[in-house]
Amino acid sequence: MAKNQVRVRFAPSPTGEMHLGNARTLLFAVLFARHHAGTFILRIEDTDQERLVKGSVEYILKTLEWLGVTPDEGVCFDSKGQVTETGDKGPYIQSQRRAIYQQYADQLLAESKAYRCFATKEELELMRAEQVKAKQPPRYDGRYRDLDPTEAERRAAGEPFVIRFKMPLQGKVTAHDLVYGDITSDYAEQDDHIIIKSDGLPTYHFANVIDDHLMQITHVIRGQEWIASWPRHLATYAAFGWPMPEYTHVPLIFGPDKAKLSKRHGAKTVLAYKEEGYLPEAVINYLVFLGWSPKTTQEFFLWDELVAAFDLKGINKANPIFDPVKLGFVNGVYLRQLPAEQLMSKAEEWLARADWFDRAERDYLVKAIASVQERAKTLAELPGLVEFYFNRPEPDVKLIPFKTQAPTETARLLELAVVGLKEIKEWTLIEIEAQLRSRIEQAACQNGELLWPVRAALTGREASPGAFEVAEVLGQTETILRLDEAVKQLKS
RNA sequence: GGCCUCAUCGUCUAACGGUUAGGACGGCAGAUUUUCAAUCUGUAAAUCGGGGUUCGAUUCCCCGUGGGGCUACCA
Repeated sequence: MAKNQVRVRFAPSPTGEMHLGNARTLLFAVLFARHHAGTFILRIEDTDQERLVKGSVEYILKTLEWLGVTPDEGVCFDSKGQVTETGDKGPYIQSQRRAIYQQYADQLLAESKAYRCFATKEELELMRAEQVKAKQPPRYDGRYRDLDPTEAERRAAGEPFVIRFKMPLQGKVTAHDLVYGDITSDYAEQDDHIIIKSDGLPTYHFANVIDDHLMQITHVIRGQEWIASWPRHLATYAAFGWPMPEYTHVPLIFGPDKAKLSKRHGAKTVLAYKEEGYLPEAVINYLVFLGWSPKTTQEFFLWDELVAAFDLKGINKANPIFDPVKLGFVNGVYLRQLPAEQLMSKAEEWLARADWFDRAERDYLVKAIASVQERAKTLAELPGLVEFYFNRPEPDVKLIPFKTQAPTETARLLELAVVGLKEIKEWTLIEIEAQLRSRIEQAACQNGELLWPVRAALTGREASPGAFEVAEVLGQTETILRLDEAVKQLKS
């Protein structure tokens, strides 16, 4: 492996959700790695045992899979779809790295760069309550910072404790962010945060730094919510004397109410969009433009084009708002581009749930889908759009007459249409249209007077593809049969 | 409250300090048309406010305002 190889990780917590915001961060990380022919690593940050949701790792992996992202290293699926790991810097699941964190915490303890704290949660809550009451910012007051280490060690044998990082008491740090530029913070603003919890597991602030270092991460791409705790991470690198990776904080995606996108904005997990019939290419194409711009007017990108075009410099600072309407538009564009055959196989999952699916003949289904293709915004809408091709509609005498047309007049025109359609030798779109148009001429009526009833009788719908097109797909026999039945109903 | 941070049409965004502030979604109007779409054309719509710097600020600086993030033994 080349020395300056780019190594980027995506490090979600297995809390059961993988929403669009996560996916966008993931995309930026993967795109960056691919652009630089680097390594993309998936690490699982499960240090919070309480928030752990069973099956989350599989869920995360399934989301990645749907998006077409395969980790080069770290947690992944094996050929049988079981969760496994690849790479020589593992384990890649933090709960399995306990001993590693402990070792580094011990080092800091020995160097007096960290210390044990015996304050209970209740004690700390009380402390904060008093601070707030006194109009002070709530923060750990360092009450165990100067406890004698031997005394601390003695108490540690019989008492629960946490390990806290000794933040510098004064001084400022300035660090460079590839998106936000230089950010300066004051160490005095930071309290001594916990690095090892009383359950022996590390907090994010500690585990993240240790792992990024050990896994030789070169570029950290993460959500903007981490900027505030960045000084802690910087101080940790400094305490160990480790080189720092490049940092890129990316803006957060907001919901319509301008708050961080979350569950309460609706079904926002990535896989929920899969269920609703969105194509991963469309979701990616939409998502990547949330907070990033290629600086050109190109709007639709193939994955490889995205990889080629992606540049961290194109990332914006402001937080974008998620717009489901535009996502729908993008998905529609992708759907329309697909050959009908492919559209059908992609929609199979939804189609198969329809009551008529088992008796649907393949070629017929393809033609039916082709006729409604440009009307669909999601795959899930497809079965509903083609349903009338398979289930013969009950003639609706309210719907079939054109505007205020009298039913008897409608019946007369439909009969005329049937006469014409029966004469057709070769059932093609051109023949059908020619035949019906000549009947319109014969009846000396407006197009709509004849064509609306035909279409309505054939489809039973307010909205559908055009009369000629529907007739063509239905075939001569079925078309005439449906028209005859409509006539019968109109006359009764 | 404290710290950090952000700010161009309703939304996503573009604009070496010099543009009639551009594009896309959505809106509206029109064309097409048997309906709904799709498509095409046109149109309304923005530099948060106030000070500077400058011959000239969307762009640089300061203040204000507004939004957001963090302020946990969560990430």
